[in-house]
Amino acid sequence: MPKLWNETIDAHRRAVRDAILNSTAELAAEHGLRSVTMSQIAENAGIGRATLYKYFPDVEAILLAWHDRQITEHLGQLAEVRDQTDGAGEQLEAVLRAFAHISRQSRGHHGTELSALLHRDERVVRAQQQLHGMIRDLLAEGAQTGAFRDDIAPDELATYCLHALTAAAALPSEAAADRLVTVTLSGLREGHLTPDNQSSASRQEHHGRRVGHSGH
Amino acid sequence: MPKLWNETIDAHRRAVRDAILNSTAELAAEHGLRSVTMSQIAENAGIGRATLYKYFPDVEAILLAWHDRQITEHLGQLAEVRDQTDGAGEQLEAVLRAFAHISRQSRGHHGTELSALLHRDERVVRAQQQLHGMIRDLLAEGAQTGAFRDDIAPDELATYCLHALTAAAALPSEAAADRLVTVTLSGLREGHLTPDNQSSASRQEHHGRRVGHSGH
DNA sequence: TGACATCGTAGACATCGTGTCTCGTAAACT
DNA sequence: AGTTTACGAGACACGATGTCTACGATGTCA
Repeated sequence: MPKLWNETIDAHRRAVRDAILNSTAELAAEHGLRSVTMSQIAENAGIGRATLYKYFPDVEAILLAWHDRQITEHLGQLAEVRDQTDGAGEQLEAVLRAFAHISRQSRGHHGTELSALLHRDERVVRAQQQLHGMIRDLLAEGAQTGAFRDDIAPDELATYCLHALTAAAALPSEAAADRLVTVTLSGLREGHLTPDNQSSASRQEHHGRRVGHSGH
Repeated sequence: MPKLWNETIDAHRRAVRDAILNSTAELAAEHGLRSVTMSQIAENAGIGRATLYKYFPDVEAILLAWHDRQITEHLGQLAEVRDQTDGAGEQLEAVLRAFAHISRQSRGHHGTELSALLHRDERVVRAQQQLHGMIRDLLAEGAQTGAFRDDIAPDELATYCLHALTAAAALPSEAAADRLVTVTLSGLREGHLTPDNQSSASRQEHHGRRVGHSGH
């Protein structure tokens, strides 16, 4: 396993870096954040301990780098989803739905909150603001066309959206996550039940009242 | 400072225990979770290191105990708020509003998410379920009287509520937190704009459209 | 009041993770 | 082929850990 020399030398470094990040995430998920150690990471990644120090100065930095990778990845996915849709309202719904599903898949590490507490880093804040900005802009645009409420600043509504949808991580099924998006979108339309808003929320699969799991 | 001997011996132990928890929370908030050490805690709490080991086996346990204390405290406050109100709809709104304000005050440690990642402990899950259960029951009761939507299980709606309101921690003002509660409640009433629902959400202070801060 | 249990403290101890360094080896670049 | 770059192993001092002992101070009970 220690032999993962690939093509160019630069590609190799990236491969090792990724292996480090993956190993760290694995260990953190397995034994908790506080117990992750440089020695463990090195061993798990199949590299020497001294080598590890040539990539990262400490565990903190590795966790930050891992978080950065997650955020960048997700931001790219969400931007792609947005650009493949037309109309602010539709775009927002598509993005929020994608975000909910990402939150669900990322059960456990809670991308944001994690490093925010781990060590409030400026980069983390800025990364989160990118996502926040994307949602905010869509909300502002949608408010002008009447798709969303305009009695509350898009800024605050974006915060509401992102937090509400992290609930997806605690939900048991994809269908439940979809319903969560519906509920969240409801909060964005108070007093704006326009005739054509059946396009999104109401086009849900029809369930005979009271769906979803009741126990944990 | 090392002399905090009070009344009975049992009261003393509780005082020391609290001092330990407070010191730990302080250190964690200051230098991040991973850097908190038993030595630091002992010094900060004004007790000997060996003494600390007679209260808690490791940092992990202290953080868990601290989390337990927070949850219990907040649960009590919320139950009190609930019992001082009448009617499921009003009760829910009161509890959610209180929860939003607690979340705001607890900026930083994110009661739940914290230990959930720190080390997923069964006690943490159960504590959170108590709060979840309180909200769920109020939602179920309110759904019967028509105050809330009944097309989605109260269980899922409760998850939505709790996550959405943690957004309060990121909001800049109490007024913004109030608006957040309004938006969140909107999500619970989709398709249920009964004639008398002006009692809660609509009795907000009247702001001339577009309120709240736009920058962070 | 005196005997005793309990608590806190300081110090010692082996163990482990850390961060840094050197040296020898092997692969990639030019 | 010669140079650059990366890796691994071992060594090192240092700090944190978890445990233990001995000793002083305090609360409890006869």
